[in-house]
Amino acid sequence: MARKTGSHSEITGPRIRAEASRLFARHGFAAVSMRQIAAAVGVQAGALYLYTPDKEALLFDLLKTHMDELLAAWAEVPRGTGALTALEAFVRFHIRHNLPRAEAVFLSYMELRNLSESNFAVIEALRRAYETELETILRAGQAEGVLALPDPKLAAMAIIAMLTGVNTWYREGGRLSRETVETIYWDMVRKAVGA
Amino acid sequence: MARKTGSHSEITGPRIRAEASRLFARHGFAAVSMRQIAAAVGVQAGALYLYTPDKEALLFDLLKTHMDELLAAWAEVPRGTGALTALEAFVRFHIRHNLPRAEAVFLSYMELRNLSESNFAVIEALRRAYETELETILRAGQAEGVLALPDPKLAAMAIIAMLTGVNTWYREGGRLSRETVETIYWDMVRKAVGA
DNA sequence: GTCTATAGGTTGATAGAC
DNA sequence: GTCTATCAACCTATAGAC
Repeated sequence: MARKTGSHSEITGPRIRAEASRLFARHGFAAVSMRQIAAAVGVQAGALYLYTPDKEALLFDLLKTHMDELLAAWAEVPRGTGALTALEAFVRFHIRHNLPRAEAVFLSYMELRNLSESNFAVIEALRRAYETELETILRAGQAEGVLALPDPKLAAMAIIAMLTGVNTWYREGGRLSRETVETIYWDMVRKAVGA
Repeated sequence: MARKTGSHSEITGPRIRAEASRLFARHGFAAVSMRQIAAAVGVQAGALYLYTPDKEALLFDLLKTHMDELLAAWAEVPRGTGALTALEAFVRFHIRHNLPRAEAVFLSYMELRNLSESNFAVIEALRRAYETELETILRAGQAEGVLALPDPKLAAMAIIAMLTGVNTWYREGGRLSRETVETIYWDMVRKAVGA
């Protein structure tokens, strides 16, 4: 297919999102200017506005895409028949999925406050849907009698916080492989919920 | 003691820190201007520079004070004789201490990236010292044979992440009292480390 | 699709009056 | 100890040329 000189819409769009994600995660949304993002991409600031109506929409797009991908990826994970296999699947999935997405995970926690009220509500609902996935597994485990926990909602929050925490210290090529980390965390979660 | 009219150094200093903490936590360090802080305190922007050499020093002061208070408060907690009572003391202390300090806890996580390299190193060292406190308890528990865990370092990171996560969802006057939350989390931690 | 130029406003920090 | 006034630099977003 012929392409006009200087026309790169299929490349520039994704590159803007990638550089914005990197810069927002490193310096914070408010600390990063549109000029900086443009410079990292290799265009002038004005060109960014062909791809996003404004700066906040760019952030929202990053967070929304991250949450959509998270929920879609989880929906495709095979989770066996019982609550226990489902719980193990969730624990391993959460670590495996989020570890290579440290920037987006960090943004989804830290930069929610820079969204408009309605955009915030969208992300918040998706986050809650994900938490409910785990809570449902825990309640099923209680009903099956294979789990013993004082409070499924708190257990869900505790487990997700614990698993997401891996992102803060894990370094590729460090002491432990991602596989080993998964197994160690699964061991702690399994015991914590009385399995 | 006589005091000149318009002289409020003993009041203005703390108020600047309080308002800065509140605004930084709500909107992010970079998103808050010195003028906004000054307006919240009820002075003009120029007056802030009597109390801090620059904006970053104000942030550093907040984080340093928070970490110093955390370590000092933990040093005074009675922790019984064995590793198990020490672990329970740590779990309850962490929740009890951090819950009324949500702003400072959030800042200490999120705004580290806005510190200079040397100021960052100071906070990082204090954070690591706190983590080591827990790790030491876990290793002692292993040695005593009262705990069974695959990796004390990972367990320490997992426990702290889990406990700090309480701050993200706990609301005063909600479904559960702080006391109940402490007990539920202690139950999960105790099981997770094989006690 | 990208550039240059620009409008209109805010920023951190300082100087000097009181 | 605080205020007012100010500087130079930077910001987001848009208009119009190519």
